[in-house]
Amino acid sequence: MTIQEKLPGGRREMTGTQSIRRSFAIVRHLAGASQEGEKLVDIANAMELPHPTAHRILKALEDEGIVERAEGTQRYRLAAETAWLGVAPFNRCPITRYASPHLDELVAQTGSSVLLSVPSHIDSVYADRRIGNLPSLLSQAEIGSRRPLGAGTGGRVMLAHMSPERLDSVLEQNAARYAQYRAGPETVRRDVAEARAQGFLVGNSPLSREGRVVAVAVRDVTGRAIGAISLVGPRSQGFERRIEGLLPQMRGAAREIAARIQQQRVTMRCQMPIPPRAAAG
Amino acid sequence: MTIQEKLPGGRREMTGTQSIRRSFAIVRHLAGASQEGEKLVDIANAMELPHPTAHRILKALEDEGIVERAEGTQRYRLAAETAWLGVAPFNRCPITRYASPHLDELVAQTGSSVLLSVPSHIDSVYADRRIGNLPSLLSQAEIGSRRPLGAGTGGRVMLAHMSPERLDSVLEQNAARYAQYRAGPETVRRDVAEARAQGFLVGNSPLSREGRVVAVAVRDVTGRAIGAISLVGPRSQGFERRIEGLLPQMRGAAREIAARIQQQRVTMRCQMPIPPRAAAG
DNA sequence: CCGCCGCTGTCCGGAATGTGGAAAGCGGCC
DNA sequence: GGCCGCTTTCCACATTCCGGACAGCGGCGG
Repeated sequence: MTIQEKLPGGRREMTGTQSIRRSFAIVRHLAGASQEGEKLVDIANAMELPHPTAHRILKALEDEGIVERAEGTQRYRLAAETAWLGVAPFNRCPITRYASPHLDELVAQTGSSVLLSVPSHIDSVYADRRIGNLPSLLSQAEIGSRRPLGAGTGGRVMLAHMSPERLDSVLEQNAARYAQYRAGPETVRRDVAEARAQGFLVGNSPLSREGRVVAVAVRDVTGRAIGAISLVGPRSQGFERRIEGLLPQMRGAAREIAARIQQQRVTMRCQMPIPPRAAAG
Repeated sequence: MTIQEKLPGGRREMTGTQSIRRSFAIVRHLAGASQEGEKLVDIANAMELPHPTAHRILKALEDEGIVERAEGTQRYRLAAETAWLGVAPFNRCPITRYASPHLDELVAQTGSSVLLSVPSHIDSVYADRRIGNLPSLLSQAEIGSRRPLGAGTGGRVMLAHMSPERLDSVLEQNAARYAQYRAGPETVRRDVAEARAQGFLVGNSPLSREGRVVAVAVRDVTGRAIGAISLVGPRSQGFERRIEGLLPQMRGAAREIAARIQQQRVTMRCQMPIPPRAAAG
């Protein structure tokens, strides 16, 4: 089976790096997977790769130290190495470090759960969190877990403060993935516009039916989103009414975090470049 | 030029993943490079790759979001993405988080600079630090910067509490690199033995001639090293005499950090697998 | 006990992918 | 203008990677 057959419009991009891209796609996939790791077959299926190919790549990743087998089982998961590779970049933009006290304060004063999200490639990652009075609302929001950027309220608020090119690119690439969050590119684009207009966004938690979410963006000096703070509360009149009052504090936290990052000696571009669209199918 | 010509003893390993390994070697290299990034040619030279090859790989890494061009220049450096990929593994072993207050305490009470190192592949990485009275001693120890595991005192202390296989593998692979730190595998092995025997190690700072270093290992529940705490002081009688007195506090800090990590719900293997030796030359 | 099943790991012929020498931009400096 | 250092593109070649087929392995049920 040749592949050259495809490429209808003669589009020919991202050539000569197939295996590298595949390996990073696997890393990204595992980054969002559960702590217990994933079986080879599941990874292969998720990546739409034949088992032997996935196996070969994972073996390479394993002895590069990027991936390890969860104890007892044969399941693959990311190893600590992955964290240490990111130490230097993290210290140029230590958003979790500076956000930490603000998250503490928010959960203490509101009782709602708090999430800190950051954009990674075309995903939104939970970088940190605090659990409030209703832990059930957060059941799926493990630290490090991922969703398509734009699926959740935090993601939409971040998209609202990204370059138009990046917004388009993300929406295009995530279009199919939105379905399982009962959304589509249009829904997302509408909320993004709203978030941009009012400076925050209220939405439903796609994780649990009863959750309601308020999110504001954390923006760097250029105005670009480098993260989002979300408060998660119950679907109740009480919470809905309090939202208005919560906003100033959330905005203040976002501003202070951004300011502290800005103070750092090395100014860094915290936002990502525009992810390239996938090859023509 | 065929490569098949080599392989004297018929050794044939790590096949079918050349480009993946190369790309991660580049990532590792950049992880240790300076904030300002590196030029294409320098990367290519360091990796012993032809420029076009390095270029192709870097381009792939760039639109995977792993690498970015430093603002203004064309230099390559790791992007924030790298940090977010590591969020989940980091939260299984958040050594910097738990170490932070202990580092504060150590620098406050001793006035010496403090370093937290972690093992990454065959390197030692500075995961965090506190600057004491003599900042000059730390000039080269940026957070995220790397040295061959075993080149410094912290690295030797970590090696002292790793599996014999891993020790051998690291020594073999780093043998050549030790030269520029005025050491060799034998020197390292001797210090490793000493560190294992006495539970700590005193050595010279390879970074600045005048520095003197005391290091203890942070060990997980199985006894394996997951990091090292180092105190850096001047080459003076005064500092030398105080070392004895500093040890209990350092040991205490190491134990408490390990204990807190242990308390976490998910027990994790913090140490790395044995890195494979390079292909036969 | 043996066959079945789901999964992991290995083999190997074939070709697409990755390679790297050569050369073309590109900007700065003398 | 010519030189120089660096980045980027090109393209023919063959090495690296691909993936179907199969072997191995442990658990389960008949």
